[in-house]
Amino acid sequence: MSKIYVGNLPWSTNNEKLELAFAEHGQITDHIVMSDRETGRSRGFGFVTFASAEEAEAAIAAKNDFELDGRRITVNMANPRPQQRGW
DNA sequence: GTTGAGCGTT
Repeated sequence: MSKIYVGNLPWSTNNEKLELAFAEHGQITDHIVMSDRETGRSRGFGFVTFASAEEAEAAIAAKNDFELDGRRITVNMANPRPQQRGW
């Protein structure tokens, strides 16, 4: 399992579009676009988890600096979080 | 407009 960070997303990108954009590169086991919980507006970044590192790397190679809806998106391995539970 | 929400523990 390998998680990638997807940043610089257009506001128009939602969970569904994120999956559609990355499903072609491998088996996605999890995906989420982070949105501001109070405004409902996208924060402009999200995460996609692939079943294998090979697929994740393929997605990074294919989508990093890829123009989506007029924006060059950033794709790379996600930052490891300090703790698992987040609290 | 760039590295998580949500669960109240899994």
